[in-house]
Amino acid sequence: MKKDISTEEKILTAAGQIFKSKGYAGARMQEIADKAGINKAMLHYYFRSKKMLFDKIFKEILSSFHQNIVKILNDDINWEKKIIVLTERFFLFVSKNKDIPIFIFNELHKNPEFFQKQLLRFETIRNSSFFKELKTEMEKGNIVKTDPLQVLIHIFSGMIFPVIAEPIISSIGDFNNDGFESFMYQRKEIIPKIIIEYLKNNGEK
Amino acid sequence: MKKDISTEEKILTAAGQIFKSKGYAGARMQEIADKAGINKAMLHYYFRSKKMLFDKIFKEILSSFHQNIVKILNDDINWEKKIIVLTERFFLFVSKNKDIPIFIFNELHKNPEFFQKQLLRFETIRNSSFFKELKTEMEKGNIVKTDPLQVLIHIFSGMIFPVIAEPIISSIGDFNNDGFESFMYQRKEIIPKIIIEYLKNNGEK
DNA sequence: TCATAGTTTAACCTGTTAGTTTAACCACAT
DNA sequence: ATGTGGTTAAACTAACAGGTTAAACTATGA
Repeated sequence: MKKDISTEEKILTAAGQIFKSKGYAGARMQEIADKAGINKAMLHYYFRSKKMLFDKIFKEILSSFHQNIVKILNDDINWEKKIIVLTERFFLFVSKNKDIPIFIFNELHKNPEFFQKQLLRFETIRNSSFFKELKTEMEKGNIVKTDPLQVLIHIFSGMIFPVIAEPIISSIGDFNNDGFESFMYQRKEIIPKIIIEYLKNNGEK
Repeated sequence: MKKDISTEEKILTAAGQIFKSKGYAGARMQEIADKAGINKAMLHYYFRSKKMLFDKIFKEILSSFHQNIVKILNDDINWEKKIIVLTERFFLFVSKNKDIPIFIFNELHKNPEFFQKQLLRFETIRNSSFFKELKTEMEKGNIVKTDPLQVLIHIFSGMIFPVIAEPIISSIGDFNNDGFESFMYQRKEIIPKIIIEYLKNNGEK
């Protein structure tokens, strides 16, 4: 109890980096220990097993990702502005955390049952003010009737997918680093425009 | 020389399945051997090492993915119809090969230098009739000026991302299997509509 | 000073993994 | 039958993984 948390903290930081870049199966306890600057036995002293250490980290990442989304979805601005802000925020988030999305999706793909154990309260997303406002506008006939989740996934996929697929996109576009960044910057402008135009295109056709 | 290729073929099929579902680090040579119905030593007899076996399979998957795209991009139909067809085809492809995209992106993420070795000719995508026609229409002022690659990535992300993120989307939407499928079916209709509307929305604003 | 709880270390243990070797096997030509 | 080349299964090996142990160290309070 007297010890400052630095050792535990160092382990979590190091383990987070290793797991995110190599995945569960590719990560080595020794490598995590080395990166944390401690002995391998310490990992087991603090977290008992590789699985437990991983679960703790994965749970934290998943939960912060979830909270992040919910917070934005409940911002007190109108739906149109919120689509723009959502895109902007996701752009910032994935730019700073490029390896988190692929890490989450990959581990979830290999271990789908992990999700049931998590009990993340996803109804907070369905019940967010963003979803509610969209539904209200749809009922009023102001915007196209569609599943609000489709709208959210437009934003997710529009901004998260390119980061996951960066090596391929950069190859197709023959980009260097700057090229890809400006591609993403363009995207940040286009995505909300596309979605909003689509939703507003009601009376036509 | 007398032997038919069935053994090699069986190995490749089995290894493909295991690698795709577990990734390189998670795959076990013994498991591949079992699935192929042969002895572990045979894997080494035919492919020398795990790395070589993996490289061969990864190369094949990447290449077939690439060829698949190029073929569709050069279909002899106009751009508008092509967006619809592209979306449809990607929908079918990812539905039948749900674990290929995440596998490719994940392994590429862990081993980015693999790409340089591949020398896939991505200019065939930039030079496809789809890209050319979009550029022509943009110059004529018939559609909004934008990078054709952005349009392609709209389709990719719109259809591929949801498959990668299926567990999360199903949780948010509280879907069972059918629920997710009908979500994707809706999506297949929405995505081309959104893109085409956006491109045609030229004079306004 | 001594006792104690918490922390750290090095050495060790055990199971698993990729990769190797050996010997048996089988069809077939001589 | 016998030898031969290609093919297979099984046992083996060395390295490495995760995990354990026991002893040493450190700070603190009695």
